[in-house]
Amino acid sequence: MNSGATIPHFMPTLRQLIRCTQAFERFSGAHVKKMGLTESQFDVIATLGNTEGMTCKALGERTLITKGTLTGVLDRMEARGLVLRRADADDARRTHIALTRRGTVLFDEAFPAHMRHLRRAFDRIPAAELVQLHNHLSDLRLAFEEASA
Amino acid sequence: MNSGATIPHFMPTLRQLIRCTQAFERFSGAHVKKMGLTESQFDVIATLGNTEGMTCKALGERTLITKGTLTGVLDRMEARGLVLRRADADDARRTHIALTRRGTVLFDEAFPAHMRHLRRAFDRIPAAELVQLHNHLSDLRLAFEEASA
DNA sequence: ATTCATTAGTTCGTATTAGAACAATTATTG
DNA sequence: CAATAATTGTTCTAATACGAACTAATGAAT
Repeated sequence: MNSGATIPHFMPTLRQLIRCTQAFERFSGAHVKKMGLTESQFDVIATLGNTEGMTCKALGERTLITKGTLTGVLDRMEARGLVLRRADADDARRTHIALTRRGTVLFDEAFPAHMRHLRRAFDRIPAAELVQLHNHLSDLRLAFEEASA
Repeated sequence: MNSGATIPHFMPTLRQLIRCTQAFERFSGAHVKKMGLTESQFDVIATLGNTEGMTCKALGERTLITKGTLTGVLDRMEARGLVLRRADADDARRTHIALTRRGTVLFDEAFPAHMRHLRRAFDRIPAAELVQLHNHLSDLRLAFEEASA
């Protein structure tokens, strides 16, 4: 007898969180793919754009890509001539990552285009609702992080 | 001159969505890993639990795992004796997936334990906020889906 | 009944993804 | 200064993840 496995009250919300994120990734990913990029690669370009470049560590923190994954992403982007790895003069442990000229051209074109694409979805949501959503997501994220400790 | 790449108003919210989902996956994933499962494998077990089993298609829709990925996930679970593939008598295209006895034992133990783990995070969020969050996530998901069409 | 379109799963190629172990380098501390 | 600790990035393993091509089988339409 175990058909009484109760579904907690938070499960519908959790399910929506996952579904919403997946819907975003499909919506966003389909568009960046048209520009010959993956979601991660676009994130890297978007983060490096209008920048002198940064270390792998900083890039990973901003894009939320863990360092082990980032190495591979950068490998493929470097092979395509989109980014450049440069040794840091001050600290030989660090690697400086920056967009190449070609990467910059792609950024100037792809970033605004992608923002326009995303706006088509977000324009359907009232600004006040976006603010509330932001705050509640922030609360929930904090709840996960605090519950981890 | 392109330093005027404006950041749209929705970006902070989008960022929180991604961060929140990642925080959940870390929090949840760390726990299911202790039970020897991946997040996907747990989803499969949780979906098949208290069930006569279902087709790959139904399982994929409920777990949000695409069919190409599901094949591999089920391969590994079948190899571990957690699920069973059975040909459908009515329709030879279909494969019926069900928990084995061993899978059921794992479900009866892992599912409640994991719900308790998740509750530690969700208990920090007022019920009313969870409802609002649910609705707003649903709205946003719909916005992505409608903007895709 | 035969052709045609659909559906269900598997297979394949490419790209993440997390985490652990590792090497190289820098920082800290006694 | 020498020993130890911490940091940075790469490498490795196992598991997703998605889409496209493929196979097998069912359904529909004439």
